[in-house]
Amino acid sequence: MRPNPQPLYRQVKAHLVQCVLAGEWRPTEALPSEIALAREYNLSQGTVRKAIEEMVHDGLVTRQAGRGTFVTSHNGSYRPFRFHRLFSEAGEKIAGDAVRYLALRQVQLGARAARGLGLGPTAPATECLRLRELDGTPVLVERILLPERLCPDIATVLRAERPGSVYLMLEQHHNILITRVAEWVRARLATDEEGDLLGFSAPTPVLEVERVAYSLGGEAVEWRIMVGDSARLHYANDVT
Amino acid sequence: MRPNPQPLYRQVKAHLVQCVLAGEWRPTEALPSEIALAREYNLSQGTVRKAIEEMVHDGLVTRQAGRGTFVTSHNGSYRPFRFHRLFSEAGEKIAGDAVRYLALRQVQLGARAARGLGLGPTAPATECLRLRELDGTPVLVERILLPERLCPDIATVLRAERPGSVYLMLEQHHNILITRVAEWVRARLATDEEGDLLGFSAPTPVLEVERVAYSLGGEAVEWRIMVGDSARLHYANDVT
DNA sequence: CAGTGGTCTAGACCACATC
DNA sequence: ATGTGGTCTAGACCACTGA
Repeated sequence: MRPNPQPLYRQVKAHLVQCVLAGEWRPTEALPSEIALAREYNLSQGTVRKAIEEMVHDGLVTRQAGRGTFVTSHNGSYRPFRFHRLFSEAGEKIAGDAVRYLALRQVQLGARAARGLGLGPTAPATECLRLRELDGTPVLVERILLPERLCPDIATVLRAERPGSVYLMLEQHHNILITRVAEWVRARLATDEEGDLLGFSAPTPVLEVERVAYSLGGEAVEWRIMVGDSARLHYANDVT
Repeated sequence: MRPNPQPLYRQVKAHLVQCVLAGEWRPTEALPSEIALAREYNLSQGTVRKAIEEMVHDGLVTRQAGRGTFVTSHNGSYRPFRFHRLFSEAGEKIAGDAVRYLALRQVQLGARAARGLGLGPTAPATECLRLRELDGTPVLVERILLPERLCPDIATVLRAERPGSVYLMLEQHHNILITRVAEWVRARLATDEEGDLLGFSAPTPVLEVERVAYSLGGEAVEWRIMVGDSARLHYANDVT
C-alpha cells in the first residue's frame, strides 16, 4: 500500500462510497455487516467500523443497533426535508404542505444558473416552476433547473409524477444521491410576477434562497431559486 | 455504575466538559494527554479517546498530532468568526473589516429579545450598537443585548476594549464559551434609522439575521440582531 | 529523544431486533 | 437463537512535534 498514503479506513470508505455510487446498495437498502465487510477486505472489524462511522457523519448511511447499516434516503422514513431551512413563523416546517406545479419546459441555463453550476449559459436544461402553499395560500415560489446532461429524461418523470421531493425522485429514478447543498440567502423586492403568485398588492420584500445541490459523486446536479414571503416564513439555521 | 446507564466514554466526556466549564483548562490551553486521562479515570485509552473525539466533533477542543488536545478559542489561531455566515458578494468574509461602536448603554431586554433568550422583557441588559464596514463604507448594523445577570461587568469591558469579537471577550473575561448559535433570517425594509446608518436614500430591502448564542453550559447568553445591506452581502450556508 | 495523537488489531461482552 | 451494531479493553506501531 506504499503508493497510497491514505489510512486503510479511508480506502475502505472510498470503496464503499463507490459501491453506493454504482448502485450496489440503493437508498433504504442494507450494507453488509461489519463482520462480513471485515472478512471481505481482510481487515479488523474496528477499521471497517471507522470507515462506516465517517459515512454516518457524512449522512450517507444510517445505523440501527440490532438491524444493520442502511443507505440514507430522502424518503419519509429516513431524512425527508433534509435540506429544508425555510420554516413558517410559527416554527413548523413548511414542506408538509401542498405543492403546485406551474410550468415545466426545456430551456437554456442562463447566466446565473450557469455560474452556480459551473456550466455554460446555453447548456440545455429542464425548468420547473412550483408554488408551495401554507394553510392553503401560496408562500414560496420555486424555480428549479436541472441540466439535461445529468438526467436526460427528467422532464418526463417530473411531468408524470410531479413529485414533492425532486431529490427523492433523483435517487429513485437515476440513482443520483444528493448529499450536500450550498445556499445563498438574500433580501430583495418581489418581481411583479412573484407578487402576483404570492398575492402581494404592493412592492414587498422577499427572501431569496439560491441553492446548488451536489451529488455523492461531487457533481453540481441542480440549481434552484426559492422566493418566499418573509412575513410568513424565515430561514432558520443552527451553527455549531 | 448501575444507576448510570450512560456509556463510560460519555461520562468521561461530561466530566471533561465540567472541567472546561470550571476553568480548569482555559481556551487555547492543553488538556492532559489521553494516556494521563486514561490512568486518571482508570480506563483504557480507547475509551478516553472516544470521549475526546466527541468533543472535537462538538467543536469544544482541537487536536494536533504530536502536540496535544487544546480547548478551542474564538481567537485568531483557532476558530475566529466561527459563527459568521454573512459574506460580501465577492465571497470573502466581511468580518475582517472595521467595527465602529455607536452606542453602549443599560436597557431592558424588550419583548423580542426576551422571547429569544427565554427571560422576562424587563430583565436588565447591556445594549451595544455597532456598525461593520466593508471597503470603508457601512454594510451591517448590529444590535447586541447581553443580560446583566450572566455577565455583570460586561459594559465596563466593552467600553474599555470595544472588541471586534464579543465571544472572544466573553471567553477571556468571564470564561463563558459560546459553542452554539441559533439564527433566523428574514427580509424586510430598512427602518429610517438603519437607512441613515447604511446610506440608503430610498426604502431598501435588508437582510435581518436574529441570533441567540448559547454557552457551553447551555444557557442563552446573548441575543443579537444584524441588519445588512443585501446588495452588498448575503447569508451563505452549506448543508450536509 | 520522549511524548503526543492517529491507525490498526483481536479479542470480549452487551442490548437490541428479528425470526 | 442468531445476528446486528455499541461499548470496552490492551496491546502494537506509526508520524509528527518540540526540547
